[in-house]
Amino acid sequence: MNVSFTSEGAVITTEDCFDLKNTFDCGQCFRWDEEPDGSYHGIVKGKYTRISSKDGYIIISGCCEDDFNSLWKDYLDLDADYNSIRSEIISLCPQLRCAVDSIDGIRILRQEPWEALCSFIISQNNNIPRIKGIVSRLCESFGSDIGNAYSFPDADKIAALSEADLAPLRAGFRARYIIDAARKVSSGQVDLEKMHDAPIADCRKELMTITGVGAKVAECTLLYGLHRLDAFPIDVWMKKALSTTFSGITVESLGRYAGIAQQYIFHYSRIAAAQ
DNA sequence: GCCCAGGTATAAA
DNA sequence: TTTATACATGGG
Repeated sequence: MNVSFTSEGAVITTEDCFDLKNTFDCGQCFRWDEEPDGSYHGIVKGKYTRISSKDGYIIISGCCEDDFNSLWKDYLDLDADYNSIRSEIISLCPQLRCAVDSIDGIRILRQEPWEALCSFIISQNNNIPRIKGIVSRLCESFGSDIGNAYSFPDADKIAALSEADLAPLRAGFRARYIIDAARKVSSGQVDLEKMHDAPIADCRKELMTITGVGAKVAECTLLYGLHRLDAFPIDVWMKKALSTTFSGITVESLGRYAGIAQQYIFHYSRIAAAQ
């Protein structure tokens, strides 16, 4: 990865591919939107930003060196080499080559743990456009005004609300789940920060003490919110894919990059199902 | 209108 | 321990 800073912002080149659409539009995050010109704008840690792609360069608008080092490098996982990760997955499970090759340029973002937890609670039995709508209303209603957008409200703020207060979000049955998650996180009953390096089974178990958090939401929180690349979100699609197309593959056999492998498997399965 | 969304709680076998 | 259903809402 190479970066320089110009009047436009940070200009990045990566040896492994970075595809904006595959990264921001693959269902791992809900606060990035595509512009007609193919660029994306989003809000991360209370900062509104636009990222575009041109001639193999990735440009983070208005990003100075300090912003890059303190936020974007980690958020976009730019220190990782996805080419070598892909190779490792294929060498562990050769039959995954077709899945790995089916999509390029996905990066696993380092989202904030609480935002990921809350977003994936909202995601259950829901579709991406509506998830984005609910998250957006959550931020507009309870986040801080940062000028041209709103920050994601922290757990303490939501913990002090009642289920009725969340009615404007139109989150349906998920409203009480959001409140329960906020209260458990706010009180420390669920400690997200320690999940950066605690045994993954313990993390999963602790997350699942929250009402509305099952195996899928727990794993998504760990993968996308805590960058636990060994987390493996299982849903009906993955179960189906693992029992048919990729029979014989287990989470354990995928090792430390199970979570990324899961992205490739999921994408490949969707393509196959669409045909 | 109808179907269903990268699920989960709850109540039954 | 596994299997069926309801769940709020609205996008396509």
